[in-house]
Formats: sequence, C-alpha cells, structure tokens
Amino acid sequence: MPNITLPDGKQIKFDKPVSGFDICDKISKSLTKNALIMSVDGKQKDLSFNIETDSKVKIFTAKDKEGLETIRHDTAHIMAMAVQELYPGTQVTIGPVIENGFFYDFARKDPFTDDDLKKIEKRMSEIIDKDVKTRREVWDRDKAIGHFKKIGEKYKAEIIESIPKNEELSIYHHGDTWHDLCRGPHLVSSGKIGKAFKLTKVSGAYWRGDSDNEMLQRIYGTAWSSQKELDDYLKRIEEAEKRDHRKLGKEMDLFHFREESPGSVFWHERGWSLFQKLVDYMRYRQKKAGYKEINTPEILDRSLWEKSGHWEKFGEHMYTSTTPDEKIFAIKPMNCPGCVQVFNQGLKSYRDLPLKMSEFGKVHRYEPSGALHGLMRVRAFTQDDAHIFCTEDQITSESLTVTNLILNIYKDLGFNNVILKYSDRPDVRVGEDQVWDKSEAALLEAVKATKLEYSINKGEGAFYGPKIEFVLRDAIGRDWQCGTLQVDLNLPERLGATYVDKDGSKKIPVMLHRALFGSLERFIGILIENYAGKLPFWISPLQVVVIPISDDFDEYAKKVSEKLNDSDINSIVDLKNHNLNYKIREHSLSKIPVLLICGKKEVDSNSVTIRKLDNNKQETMKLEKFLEQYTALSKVPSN
RNA sequence: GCCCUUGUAGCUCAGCUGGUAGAGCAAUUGAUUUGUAAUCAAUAGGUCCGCGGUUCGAAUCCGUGCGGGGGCACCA
Repeated sequence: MPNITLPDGKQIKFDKPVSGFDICDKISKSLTKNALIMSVDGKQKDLSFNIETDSKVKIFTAKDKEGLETIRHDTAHIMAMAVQELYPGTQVTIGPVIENGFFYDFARKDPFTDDDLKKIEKRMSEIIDKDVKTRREVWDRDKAIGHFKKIGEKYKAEIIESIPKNEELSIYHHGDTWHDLCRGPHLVSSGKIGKAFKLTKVSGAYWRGDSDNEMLQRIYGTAWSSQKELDDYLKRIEEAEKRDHRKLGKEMDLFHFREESPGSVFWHERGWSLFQKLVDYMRYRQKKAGYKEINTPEILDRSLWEKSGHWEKFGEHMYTSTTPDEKIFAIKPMNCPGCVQVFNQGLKSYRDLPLKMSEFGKVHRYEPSGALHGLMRVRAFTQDDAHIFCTEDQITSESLTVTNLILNIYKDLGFNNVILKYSDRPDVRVGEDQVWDKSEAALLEAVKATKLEYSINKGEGAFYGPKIEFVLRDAIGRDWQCGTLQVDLNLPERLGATYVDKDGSKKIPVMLHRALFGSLERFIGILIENYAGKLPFWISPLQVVVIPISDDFDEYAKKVSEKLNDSDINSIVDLKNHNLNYKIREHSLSKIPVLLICGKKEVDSNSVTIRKLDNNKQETMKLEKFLEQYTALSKVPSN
C-alpha cells in the first residue's frame, strides 16, 4: 500500500490507493481548497489520479509555476470550448501554454474580430461560472483517429497519427459536451480557473509552424491566479509600449522612416550624433584591443559572391545592381568577402596572426516585408564588424578574448546580464563535415570557458560556420540578441586566403567573424528602450539646453552654451519666446538630460542652475565647476 | 512572403448609414519678459497614401498596388 513522501521529507502511509485529494486532506484544509495539480515521482498528474505504489508527491497551487501553467492550459481549453460553441464548424488544433499566457490555433473560414474576442470571453466566463467537471479517459489510438475524423476534426486526427504508437492517448472532457485530446494534467473543474484572464490578440499562424502549410487563426490570451496579477501584467505591457523606440525616436527627434525606402533609417541630427558616439566609443575600445580598422566597397562583382557561396546560399536576401554595360554587382549583405580581399592583398606571415581587422560596414539585406520592425529589423544596417584571422590553435583563446571584450562593452552601456546561445551546423551550408566538427568543438570549448549561462540551438549556425550569439537582458527583463561570434573554416579557403607558416609553406587561416553591437541601428533601438529614452549623459546626443529666463539674459546663455561646446559638451540655447515652464516641458519630453537655467541670479554670480531630467530639485553651481564636473561625465567610461 | 488590421494638416486624432473636410498641439505674426512640465490672440496650413471602378456625387462603398501596426514564417 502506498507510502507517500512529501517534498519536506515527511511520509504518510495509506492502506489503499490514494488520489491527490486524499493526500491534501491529510495535510490541511486550505491545501485541499488551493491544490490544482500534483507531481508523482516528478510526473505531473491530475489530482484525481490514483497512486497505487510508494511515490514522491508534490502538490502544486496557483503560487507554483506548475500551478499557474495549468490554469493557463485550462483557460486555453475553455477558450476552445467557447469558440466551438459559438462558431460551429471551427476546428481545433493545438493550444499550448506560453510565457505569460496561452494561445489556441483554430481552422475557420471567417476571421475572428475583436468583437468575437469579447463574445468568446463572455462565454468563457459563463463556462467558468458553471464549474463544469473535468474527466480524463484513455482511448484506443484507432478509435481516437476514427472519432476525430468522424466529427470533422481533421487536424486533431492528424496530430494523433503523429503521436508515437506506444504512447497513451488521453482525452479530457470538460463537462458533458466538449472534449479534447490532451496530455494534461488539468484542473478538477472549470471554476478553478478563476476570472483573471483576458484574450489579447488574434493573428495568423501556419499549421505546424511551416510556411508551406495553410494558415490558421491563433487567439492569444493571458491568464493569472489573481486579478491583481493580471492588472500588473497589463500594466507591464503598457509600460513596455511607452518605451517603444519608434515612439521615443519621434519624440526625441532621432530618426524617421518613410515609404520610399522601407526598412531604411533616415537619421536626424540627434540620432546620427548618437550613432557616431557609439562608433567613436567602439573605435576607441577596439583600438585598445589591437584591431586595425579597414573599409571595403559596398558594391562588389557577382563573381566574388559566387566564390564566397553567398550567391547560392544567401541570394534571396541580396540586392543586386546591373550597370549600363550589363555587369551584375551585389550590394554587400555581409562584410566578410571584402575583408578577406584586404587580407589577401600582399603576403601574410604566421607572425601576423592573429590579425584583427575591424570595419564599420553598412550592409543591405532584402528582408521579408513582414519582418521589418523599426530599428530592430531593417534592410540596411551598419555592423561593428571584425574578422580575426588566426590558426586553429588560436580559435578558443581568441574567442574568449572577444567574449571578454563584449561583456566589458555591454557593461559600459548599462547591460550586466548576458547569456550565450551556441548554434551548430545548419542544413544549408558550405564545407566538409570534418571541418565543421573541428570548428564546432573549438567554439564550444570557448563557450564553456566563459562560465556564462548558455543554450544550444541545433542547426542555427551561419552557412559557413558555427556561431555564438550574445543575448542581453534589458531593464524590464526582455532579451535582445546583439553580438555574434562565428568560426569560419570555409570562406578563407573559398576566397584563397593563405599565410606563410614557420616552415615556409602556405597555410589557410581560420577566420572568426564577430560583431559586438551586431547592428548599430538595432543596438540604438535597444538602448532607447532599455533607458526609456533617458540615455546616460555621455551618450546623449544633445546633452544640455541652456534656457534664459527672459531675453535680458540671452547673451549670458549664449556664452554659457559656447563654453559648454568648447568643453565637448553638446549644447544649444533656447531663445524662443516661451516661458520657462513651457521650455522645461518641451525639453523634458525630448529627454534632454540637463537643462541649465540662467536669470539675474546666475548672471550676477557667474553660475548656472541645473535642472536634471525627471528631477525638479534645483542646484546652482559656478559655471567653472559645472564645466569641470560635466566634462568628466561626458567622457567615454573607462575601465 | 502569409493572416488580420490600418493609412485624413508637421504631430496626435475626430469625421454616423456616400453630399467635395474639422479639433488640439506644432508653425508663422503680434502681444507678453516670464524662476522649474503647456501665456494670450490672429493667420496660414490638406491631389483625405497611389491607381482603377460603382455612383448624379466617394475621405466614406468595391478592386488593386504601396506603406504602417499585431502575429506567423524568416532573422542582426
């Protein structure tokens, strides 16, 4: 008879098979009330599951991740039930739990509207009020397939057909009228879901995630264990929207997009200044790290891209150009072939290795229209690119050096939380498998040596080599992919790169591709969202606006601004005929970090009154002292 | 690229079931000379995204193209 071990080590003996409810009863009344599901020897089960042998059992409530996920899963089921009640003929497909919620994909001719979502929510609410009971059944595979085919659920039937034959098929009934194939576990009844849910959006989604398949309609929802958690979540979404770099970019007068060139940025003075500051900073850091900066053509003859393999493997993303004499050129989508040509010019010795060549190269890629998204995904972008030519023995150590540089630079820009993604060979690739074996092993060794958290992405490497990607977490917990490091044992050979080794023979170097910001454009988008537009002083494009209280003080204000600019603090004077309040509001909205107010008091004492963004505390300071303090703040961080 | 949705003044938006456009802010001009998040007034500003169609008549309805947004697929 079962001997149940609880997580705290406590054991309870039963003299007959027990369900989760029986166990809860033995522990406390409140647990019986709050329990949602349980795990038996690490496997999640319905509370009604009967345990017959000695087991380790853990009970989950809404406070546990497992409990909350079950609430979301049940909400998805109840949504599907509501949809099928309201819209007969709609087929169900899959409905998993995702971060913060769930979705369910449906096959239906007419599109779901926002109005439909409200109706569905209302029906869900009614089903929850009815507190319909959940019942699990195990079905025979052929019976299940036949059944779902008969009731017109061809997608469900297809799912069952793809489940391995030895797996148990469970059907969950919710009430007497609706059922779905599901692995479970589920709550005991719909009332346990509560009312802290909301359907958020409807979108298209391919059946089985394959763009060759038909498109289904996906309804997304979110569900929580309390109304407060739901409200908090909705508030977080709202906060994230306020940080949207497209909105802030407009307000801060940084850049804009227009129809004539979708996915390409029109940088305004302030945005371009920010861009240049990042480039200057990166130049400074790379020079210190031993990189040599080069620059290569944006347009290169087709033959080079054929040799490099881009024409074949990357062609659908490439812009091409035909000249009046009918030669075909490609606008570079990557900087690597050009860089290799610089390496190829003249003889290189093993003594030159590792040779680090950097390039702020602007590349163009024809991205699918649906992928474009502000600065985050564009068709023309600038990479802070570099290629390191080295020997196979140097791969691991050079990769580590790059990683340390990246982490250091991210820190300067306010990002301390970085994880790695390691990707190995993709299906579409160039090069022999043994070559891939070598480069994958060397890179993975470097990944492990960083001791950072990493994940492995199978088959997602570049077509010429495995890669690591650097993902940073921003101020509100979102992950952004930025830097990348790729090992390449293929391109140097294809493009005929060699160096003279100790013994006088010619050898093929290994090439490491790396970018730290990845795309300057995207990185600026990330910076804006991370700081909600309130950039650190040193990187702010316009750092100070000097505001005279009235036009009696215009001359003094101009003098102050000139002195700031002489000290490399970027400033302007606001001489417009508006009052102080107006000007403070206007410049605060465009996220100027420091406003300097000048009136009689300041003129008389040769000082300025400082008004920082989001801080209406005022501080009056001698102009000389301000210059000294803020010139220091304006410098690139050095560590 | 695919599904849904959307496109009106520099910006944010209103314009019901078809009758040739309206607000606030911004701009310009004038008044005001201001001490920490919007001073007042006047003026000017629009091939209602493009192209076709229906209609006596289209910002409004239909088709199509382009752009934006949310997803999917793709990806820095």
